[in-house]
Amino acid sequence: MSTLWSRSRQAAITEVIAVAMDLFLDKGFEATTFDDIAAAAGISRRSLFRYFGTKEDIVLFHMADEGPRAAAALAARPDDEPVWTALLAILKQIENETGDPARLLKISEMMYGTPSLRARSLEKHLQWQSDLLPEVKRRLATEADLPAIAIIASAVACLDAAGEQWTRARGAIPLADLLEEAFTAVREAR
Amino acid sequence: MSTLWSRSRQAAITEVIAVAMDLFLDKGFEATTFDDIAAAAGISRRSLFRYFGTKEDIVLFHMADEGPRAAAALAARPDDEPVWTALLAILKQIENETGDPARLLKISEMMYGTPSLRARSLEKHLQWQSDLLPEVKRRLATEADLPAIAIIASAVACLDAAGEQWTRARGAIPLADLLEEAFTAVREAR
DNA sequence: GGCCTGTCTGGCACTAAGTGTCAATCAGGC
DNA sequence: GCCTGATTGACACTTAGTGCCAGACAGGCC
Repeated sequence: MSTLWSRSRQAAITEVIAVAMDLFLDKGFEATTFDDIAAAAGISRRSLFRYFGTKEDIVLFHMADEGPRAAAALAARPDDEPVWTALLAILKQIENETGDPARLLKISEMMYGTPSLRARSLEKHLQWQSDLLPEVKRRLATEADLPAIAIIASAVACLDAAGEQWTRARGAIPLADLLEEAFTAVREAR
Repeated sequence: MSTLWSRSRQAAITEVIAVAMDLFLDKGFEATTFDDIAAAAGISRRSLFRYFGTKEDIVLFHMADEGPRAAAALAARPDDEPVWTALLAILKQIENETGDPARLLKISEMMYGTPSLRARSLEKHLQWQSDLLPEVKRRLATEADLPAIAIIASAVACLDAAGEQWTRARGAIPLADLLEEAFTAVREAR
């Protein structure tokens, strides 16, 4: 638990991600190899594999802690707020990304345009099911897992659909609006 | 369009899938290599790659045409049936798998237990969004894509969640019941 | 029957992902 | 300054996946 070490490791990871992202956006995700990234980052291929097991992990690194963050945000919502409303609220909040919008758009285009990345992103969202499960069950006041999981999975599906539309619209429509539209459509579906 | 050839190719594919599945269920999916499958099927590795680009494709081969089939089934539902109800009906119908239940359960366990397989399965389900989009839009009487996509994505998410619970319960509860429970939970969520 | 043509096959070679091993190195505690 | 534990980079190896090419093979045509 060496704090200095953790900090320099963290710095190294951040640095590698920045370098790799530049390469991905420049040459394309699939066309960029681990060797390219390692060379550009000035570390050995083997060490790069120790930081990130796959290329997808580099792109999705920042998504790793979103599940627990979402769970915390959900627990912080008022107790009497209906689940679906609360989920919409926290997704709007979590996905309120910061940083250069143009770059974010290019990354999104890469994500939705690269099958392996898209798949990994779906997997990460899958993880949210277990992260959010306890709190959603509490709000539903039920013992059964399935209703809670179905609701979480649907909410995440809405997030994914809204994200794709946001990308298609080249960021012209705020994600929060699209999210609201998606949530409303599902809520009113019969 | 040589019919004789199509038939023998189809037979070869069916044969390879059967052989590969036995290996997967015996040794595990990840532990089985293309070389193993090619040897067991009596064809060259190179030819095997021509039939199936990836190991995942072998397992998910039968899922390939489910999207269009679902679209056709949806179009066949009564016009005045609400979308969510119609979607539930066709999913019950489509997923009414035939064959040895014990084997099906083992395959499901492999699917939900192998990340790369799970990811590919999610990708396949993603494809349903475009397959079902026209018919769902027609039923919603809307021009906008997002509401329809959100509803389809949620329905598929319910299918996935129900499938996972079915597997967890070792097939004890009929998938149709779980599907109904999931759809109801989402419909009633506020 | 023999030939032509297009397709399928298998073998070879190659790139790239991903993993195990091991010696060298580096940072911090004593 | 030395010891110890973790990190690193180099090497070797397996596996996925692809390009290329020569040979087999089936059907159509003369």
